[in-house]
Amino acid sequence: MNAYDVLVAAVKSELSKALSAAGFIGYSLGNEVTMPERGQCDLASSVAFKAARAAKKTPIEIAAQICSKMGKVRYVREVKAENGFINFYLDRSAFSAAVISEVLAKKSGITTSTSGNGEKVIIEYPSVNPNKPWHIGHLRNALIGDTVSNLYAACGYSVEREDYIDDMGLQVVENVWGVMNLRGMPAKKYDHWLGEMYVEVNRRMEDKEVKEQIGNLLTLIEQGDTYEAKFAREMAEQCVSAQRQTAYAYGIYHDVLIWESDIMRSRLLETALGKLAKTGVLHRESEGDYNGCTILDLKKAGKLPSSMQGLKGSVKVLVRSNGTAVYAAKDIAFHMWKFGMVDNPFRYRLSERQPNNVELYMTSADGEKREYGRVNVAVNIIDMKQAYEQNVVKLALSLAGKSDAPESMVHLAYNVVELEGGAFSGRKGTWVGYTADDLLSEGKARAERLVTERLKMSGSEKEGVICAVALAAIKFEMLHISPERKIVFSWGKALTFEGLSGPYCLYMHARAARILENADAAAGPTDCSQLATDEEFRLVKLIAKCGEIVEKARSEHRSNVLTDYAGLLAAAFSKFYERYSVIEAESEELKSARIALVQAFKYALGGSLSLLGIRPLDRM
RNA sequence: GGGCCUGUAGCGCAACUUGGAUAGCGCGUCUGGCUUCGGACCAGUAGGUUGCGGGUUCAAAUCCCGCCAGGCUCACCA
Repeated sequence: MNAYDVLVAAVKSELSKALSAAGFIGYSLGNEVTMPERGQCDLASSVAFKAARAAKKTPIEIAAQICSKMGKVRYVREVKAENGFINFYLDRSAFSAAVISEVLAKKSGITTSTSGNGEKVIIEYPSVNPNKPWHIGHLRNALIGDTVSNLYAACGYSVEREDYIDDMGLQVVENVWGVMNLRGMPAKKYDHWLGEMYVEVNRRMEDKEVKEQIGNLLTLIEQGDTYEAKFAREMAEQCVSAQRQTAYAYGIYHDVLIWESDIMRSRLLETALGKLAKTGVLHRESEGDYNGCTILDLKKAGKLPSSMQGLKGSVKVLVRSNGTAVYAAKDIAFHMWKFGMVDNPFRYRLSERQPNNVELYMTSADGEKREYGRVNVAVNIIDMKQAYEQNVVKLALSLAGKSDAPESMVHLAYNVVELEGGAFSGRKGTWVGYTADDLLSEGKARAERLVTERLKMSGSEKEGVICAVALAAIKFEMLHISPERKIVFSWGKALTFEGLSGPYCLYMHARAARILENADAAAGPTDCSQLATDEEFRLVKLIAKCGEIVEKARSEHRSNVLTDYAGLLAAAFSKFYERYSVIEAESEELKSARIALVQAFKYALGGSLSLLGIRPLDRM
């Protein structure tokens, strides 16, 4: 427990006693004690309003009554009843000293919370089809996935970062036809080259003969052991390899890639459907609209969640009449694997060692056995359009015996990134000029102009700063918007360098770094009782809340909780910075106390930015 | 038709899951501030019937009901 947790727990406990002493029994204080963002006090409780109702007295009377029964609480200087609220005023020097010394000792503002208890969680992102480059919508997915993974790891979970590669869909097959029949050698980055070819193939599909050839190709590829299937896998691997260059440029990494062709090859699908069949909800139709199909009979599934009601005929086809499986069926099988409901049938081989020095493995026809999956929690970063499919999977898992599937399988549904003209189309190629690679080059170009006019730096250091600033701008912008909200893309919005933005946070971090550099004082024994001003204490309170914020962002799967916090923290520092001097403080004691505060701030902001995938800078 | 998401200042967003004090923040507007630890900054100003209408409550942007507008979804596509 950190100082903040200790404080809140102590306040609740004392408040609880005071309530009993005043004759109020049975009031839960779950969310009744908060540290308000604004307002005069440091902690507040509104429990008197609830008690007043039962007692048929005014909240003002009750608050005063409770207040009079309050005993002494550590870090609390004064308790006052105001407007029916019970307000707590902290002993600034004691609380500041506790918070700052704690952060400096840990050398981290981030909680070492163990709420996860080493529980295993698998996080899936961004699962882009291996036939085109990432566009900015895919990037949103990847950035959310990276941050959510970081958050789980920070909260003590054991995290597996996984990417699903659908190398058997029609999209890939169309490209196989293109590579076999159209131009020869790739003239640019392979994923871009394939993506543009895909647009071309789609134009040619209006030709009946081409369409037929592609249909035949699909059949050959689905057979699994054909020349065409191997060709498709090789092409897809080359594309994934190019896409990973984009991922690395953005600092996105994974532990394992799961290939759909391996799900098929390993007969995981048959195992999974067999398991589902035992429940009696799986049905092979011999007449009607679904003659020859294997269906999931939702009428037999008991009461359906509201999100699953109103679909055609209460039936979900899992296996088509031609014997091939639909996407949802593969996903059901895959999730049975994730949760360890079936034996691990995969073999893996090393794909590469990533720039962050973590080995990346992928499923493969041959290779070694490795332990992935068998997790307690699975988080899927998937477009909200797929909510229905995700619910089908959840339902199937529940029916197959995973009764906690609705909780342990999390669909982190995010909304699309669109252009002003509308959604991206892979087929029409509206993504051209709006790939993740394009965004980063444009960001770097703009950052370079800014950096060049501000400070003199040498080649490689300058390059590093330009890249970091561009990434900070892009990531902060994408992550500060609630996932369920649509983003309409514009260059200006995506690449903001001013106001509450990624670069603003970096800038405050760099300012703090420069103070510490100039202060040259090794932080000796520090008397934080010197820190009493509003600006200083506001910073202390924000630093204190860091752990709570990280836990909240994780449990709600909302990256914007973290960006908001980082922004508030940076702004609070800026105000402190404007108003007070550290190096030229009025006394040596004050100076060393402020140095400690700046150092604690730097840890808290740097830690928050790192969780957002933004590398903090000491100079920029 | 069923389901999901969105609607908050000129623009972009936060707060809604867990009701609480004067609905915050950024951009833009207007007015100021560098002899200063880095101005990618700060201080101040103007701008709101939180889509509409009911209800619950001491208290509603938040919860409930009914509308309106926009988007998505309900495939033998993935």
